[in-house]
Amino acid sequence: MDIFAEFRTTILAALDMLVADGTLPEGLETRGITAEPPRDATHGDIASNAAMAVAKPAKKNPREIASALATILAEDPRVDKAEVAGPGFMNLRLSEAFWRERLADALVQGDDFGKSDVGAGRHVNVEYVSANPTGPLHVGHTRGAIFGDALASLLEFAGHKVTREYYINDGGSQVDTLARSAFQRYREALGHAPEMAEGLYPGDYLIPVGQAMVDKWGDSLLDKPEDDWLLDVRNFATDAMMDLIREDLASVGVVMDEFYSEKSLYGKGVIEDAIAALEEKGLIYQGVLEPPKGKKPDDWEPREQTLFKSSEFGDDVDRPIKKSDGSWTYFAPDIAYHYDKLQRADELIDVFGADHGGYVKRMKAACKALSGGEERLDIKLTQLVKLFENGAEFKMSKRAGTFVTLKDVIDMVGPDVTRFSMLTRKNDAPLDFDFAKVKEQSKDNPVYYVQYAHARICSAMRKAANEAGLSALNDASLAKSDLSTLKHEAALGLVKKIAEWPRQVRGAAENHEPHRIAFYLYDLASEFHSVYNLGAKNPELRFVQEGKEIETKALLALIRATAITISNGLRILGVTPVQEM
RNA sequence: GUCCUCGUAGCUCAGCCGGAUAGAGCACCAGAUUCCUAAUCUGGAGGCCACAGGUUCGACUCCUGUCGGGGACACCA
Repeated sequence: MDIFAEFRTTILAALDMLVADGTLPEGLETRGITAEPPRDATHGDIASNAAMAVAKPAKKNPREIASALATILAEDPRVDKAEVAGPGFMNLRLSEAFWRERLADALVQGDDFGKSDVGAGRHVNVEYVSANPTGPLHVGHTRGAIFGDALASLLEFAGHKVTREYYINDGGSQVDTLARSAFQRYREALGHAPEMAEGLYPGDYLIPVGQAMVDKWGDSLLDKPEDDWLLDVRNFATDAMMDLIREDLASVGVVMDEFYSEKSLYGKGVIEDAIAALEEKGLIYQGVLEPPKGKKPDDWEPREQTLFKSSEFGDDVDRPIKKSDGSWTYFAPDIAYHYDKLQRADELIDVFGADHGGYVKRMKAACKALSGGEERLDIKLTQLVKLFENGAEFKMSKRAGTFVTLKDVIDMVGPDVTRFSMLTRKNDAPLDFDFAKVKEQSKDNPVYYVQYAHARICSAMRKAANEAGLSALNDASLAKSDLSTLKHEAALGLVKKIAEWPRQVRGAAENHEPHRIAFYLYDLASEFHSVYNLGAKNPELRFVQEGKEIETKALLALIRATAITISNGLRILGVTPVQEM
């Protein structure tokens, strides 16, 4: 349960009472009213702006309203003290007994602690990675993969039904290029020198594909014209690349529910249907686009083509869906794909790299048009990953051989560190990834800080079971044990931090911001480490106290609830909650 | 030229749908280990939240403009 949401409801009920007795007028706007942890803990446990928010329409002094509210709230058994502060805040201080019950809640709920129903079972389709099937994934894709995956897990935890989806761009000319590149590796496998013409993919990863082609076709393709083999080789190589990509994804713990092929849209009228849906709304027309502002391409000439009125939905200009020769542009199958997704899910999220930023408006426009003006698509851009080695930036280049793949990164630093590092940053902020830092000074990496907290708890639990010989240390019985010895300010502070977890999940899920989970876990770990170290000076805070079973069990309940929260959070981020370090 | 995005401590970044005295880590200074893992903890110092207006009880947060960094800009995907 999210105590802040709960108290917000309580406060709204108190406002209703004030309306009923005539203190406040009816029909007040309550949307802006909050109940949240105050920035400064000395202000109390929950702060509300309710009085200030209604003061103006009610034409009353905010402090007076706050005072009336406080009088009502002070009667609540969960509340120790309700007071007015500043311009009209109402601060609530909750009883220790109330906090101890929250601890018991966390223990009882276990893996479910923090789950919420904000998703209300709505089906969300999260599309991410969707890299062209022409080679292994690189670092840039890694960020998108990790972000999308954590976002999907987060939404799941918040009560959504989630589909993790990958759109395979296997319908365009880049897969022809792939086929031609693979064919050169095929020739090479048969003892001929490969002719890597300009524009082909020179990477080594196609060498085994060439060999596999020999296994499949022998030398039968060697002297045939391209038209005879292109289709087969294209399919073969695309499949091989998708296998490679699936392996790459699995190495960072990403498993997709759905791989959706662009090619499957062609020739079945799917694209035509989607375009027809837009045409019905009068959003398709023949026209000629203005030349682009600024630097004009040398070969620019006016061309009549089929256009979509995306500018009616917030795009800068209308966008072509057919080339002047009548074939589809890339945008057309993409519209069809999203049209299909809209029918399969309630909400869509696309995770794009920053280099696709220019595509956002038109895609949103198309979805808005197709869903009757509703905003059902959110697009998250992941900014570029800047690579550093020993403090110096280096650019990736296929030619120069400084192309860093996802596999390189995972082999060097491991999935946990990679995932946590990339998630302790907002998706739309650029990310500096310094190998030296992440790998050698790994003790400075926040992921270890959080994992260490979890490991310390596991260690204390082992000690309690082995040395102190305590029995019945499972969470269910700890939840029922006497927690009234939990009084120390630092211990209660940790309880309060744990009780914030459900609210954090909700906030992160509603805003599609998994990084908040990472930051929260860091804070939680910090509070835990602090309590741990206080045990040096304050023996009553040592988790395992010889001969004091009641005190020990109360503290074990506290740290187990901490471990549960850390573990639930790390599970969302896809990071292992280690038992020891 | 247009659009998107970012600008917060020396550095890397948080700051929740507008709330009270703007927070962490690193680096710097001073401390803690007969004690459950020191990959830890305690304290200090460090700020015109790029700049200028606007909206209001209140702005790091929302709006407009300026400056600065990054990205994208016809029938490529």
